[in-house]
Order: sequence, then structure tokens, then C-alpha cells
Amino acid sequence: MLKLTRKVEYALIALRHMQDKAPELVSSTKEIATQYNIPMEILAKTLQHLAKENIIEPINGPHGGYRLKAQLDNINLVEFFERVEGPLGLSDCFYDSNCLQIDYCNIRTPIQRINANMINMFRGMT
Amino acid sequence: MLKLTRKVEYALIALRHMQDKAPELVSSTKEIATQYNIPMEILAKTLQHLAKENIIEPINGPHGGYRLKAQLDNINLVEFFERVEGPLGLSDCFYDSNCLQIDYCNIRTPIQRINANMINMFRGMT
DNA sequence: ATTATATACGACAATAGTTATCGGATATAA
DNA sequence: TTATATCCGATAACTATTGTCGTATATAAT
Repeated sequence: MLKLTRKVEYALIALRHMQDKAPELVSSTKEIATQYNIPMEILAKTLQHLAKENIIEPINGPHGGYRLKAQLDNINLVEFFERVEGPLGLSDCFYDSNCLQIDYCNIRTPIQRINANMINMFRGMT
Repeated sequence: MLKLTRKVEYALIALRHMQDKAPELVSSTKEIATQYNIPMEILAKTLQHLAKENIIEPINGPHGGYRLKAQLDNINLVEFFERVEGPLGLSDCFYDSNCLQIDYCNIRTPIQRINANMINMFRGMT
């Protein structure tokens, strides 16, 4: 419960890796996958996704790879999580009301409060 | 990602339900299950678990059920989550170091910081 | 004693979400 | 032309969560 997915972890690893280089240098999927022991195909998809989100920039062809495009300091954790994994929330009922309990639920309001606190906290971190 | 499990939700619903009654009154599994549309067998297990954790007290036999045993205000959310679901953390690597990345991981420390913030936040809520 | 109603609990089945693999396409530097 | 890279849909495997079943035990009421 309350775990990050590997996809998010791989994305964070890759971004941090790029951030540790000079901004114009590129990092290939293979390079990152081998260095951090990540299955290459999965990392590839994750990076493609980050590219679509305009967080990194792809360079095709030999000696290609990716480099940072966005200023990472400007992306808070809520935004990042949602761009990688979709909507964020302790319960689905905040953005999708397909729940058997919803009509009688006695914990909706309290959980919403807890949820708001969590979101706020993540929003404060980049 | 970052969702509560149903088990936790069911537990919270049940506890809240009991809290809304006079403390000496009992609530049966069936009563709660029907009122909130929860599969009875699952709720039964959840309540048995809460009883083992000394959070509620079981009353056997006809007209039996459960009633609150612990003072809920004294149980913070971290404690509660862990008593229902086991160890809490954004990554497993904080309490179980079986991870392919662990030797080269470049995000362990930052995630640990984020994790600490989250835990602290939940610890402040009852 | 018997019956009805409740909890207790292990074993197992179904489901859903996550994680990983496969096959083939396109881009480009050398 | 070749080698190396990204791109991307389809699908398979895995895992954790969620739900079911069968049976045992406790106890109040009749």
C-alpha cells in the first residue's frame, strides 16, 4: 500500500542520471538500463513517455538518446506523478465515482481531508 | 499508485460505524456489511484482524458482534496502516533490501526523504 | 439438549494492476 | 548500406489484492 510504481522509480532514476551530466550530453536507454540494472524495454517505454510529456528530448540515430528538456525544479511531485501515472488520490472515488459504497460511505469526507494533506505535501516538493 | 487498500477502507468504515454508537453497543459483521455494501466474508476477516490487534473486542454468539476496545484518538494513521497492512513505505527497500538497483541506486536518499515527510504527515493524524 | 446466530480461520479462486517481453517500424550518423 | 538508436502496439507473465468456500467453535434463547 502507498508504494511508488517501478515506472515512477525508473523515471526518477533516469532523470537524476541526466541531471548529473552536462545538459547538452545525451544518455541512451541502454546506458541507463545497464548502469542501474533496469530491464531495457521497460525503461525505453518510460523514457518515450517522458519524451511525450516534454520532460526530456529524444535524439534519434547512433549516439542518440535523451537529454533533459524541462527544468526539473519547476515540476512538483504531484505534477510529475500524474504525468507519469495518471490521476493521484488515496481513493478512486475522488475522480471516478464507480464505487459500491459511495451512497452510504461514512469515510469519504475524512479520507478526502487526508488526501488533500498528502497532495499538498507532494506539491511542495520538486 | 499511492492508494489505500479496500481492507483499510473497510476497517475505517467499520470503526467509524462503531464510533457513531454508544460504546457498549455491538455491531455485527452482517449489519455493517449490508449497510455499507461490503462483501461480508472479507469484512469478517478484516474485523477478526482488528480484534487480534486489540482495536475492537469480539462478542460471540447470537446478538454478538464487535465493539471498540482501543481509544481511536490514540492511534495515529501510520500505526493504524501498519497494524492493518504491515510495514509502510514508498519503496520496499527501506525495510527489505531485495532490489536489483540497490547497489547503484541514485534515488534512494531523495526517496527516503520524501518517505519521511509522508510518514510524518500521517503520524500527525488520528 | 437443540437450534439459531454469531465469530474464527485456513485454503483456495478470481481479478486487476503492474511489470516484462516480443515483433516490427522509423530515424540518422558513419 | 549498415549499425545504432528511438518508437510503439500487442500481449504475456507475475504479483498483490480482493473475494469465495467450507468448516469449526462459542453462546444465547427456546
